[in-house]
Amino acid sequence: MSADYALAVHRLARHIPAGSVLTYGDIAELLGLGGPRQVGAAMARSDGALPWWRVLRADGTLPADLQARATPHWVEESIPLRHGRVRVPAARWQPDEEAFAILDELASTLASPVVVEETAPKRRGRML
DNA sequence: CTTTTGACAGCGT
DNA sequence: CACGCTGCCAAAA
Repeated sequence: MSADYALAVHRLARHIPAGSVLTYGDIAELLGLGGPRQVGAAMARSDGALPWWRVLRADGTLPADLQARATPHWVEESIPLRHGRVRVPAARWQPDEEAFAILDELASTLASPVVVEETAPKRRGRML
């Protein structure tokens, strides 16, 4: 994963409004590049200066240690929970047109640099 | 170059 | 609802 990919993930994460969340897969799809694991790798390298607790697994959980630190934030932001984990369907951020434009712009900064052959966007049987 | 690894996802049991 | 397996993809070993 390139450094700019990680940067894009981090920047995108900062656009998630308080009270909402996105899954790793969502972010990968919004960026139009990489997959859930790539996003996870990028998050692992984040400096903590971003709302990392709003980026979670598709099932609304996070690795144990992180989840413990995230819960207070979830409560603070009134993110819908159930059985201690986030109810993703209810909490998932739905970007409005304005936000969408920004994210799209953000994504374009990635897939552009000297694209030699980025013809076949990797599909991985998941849609939003 | 091959193998292992990891802030993942989906499906079956 | 909780595990366990399998598929995935790129980076690191």
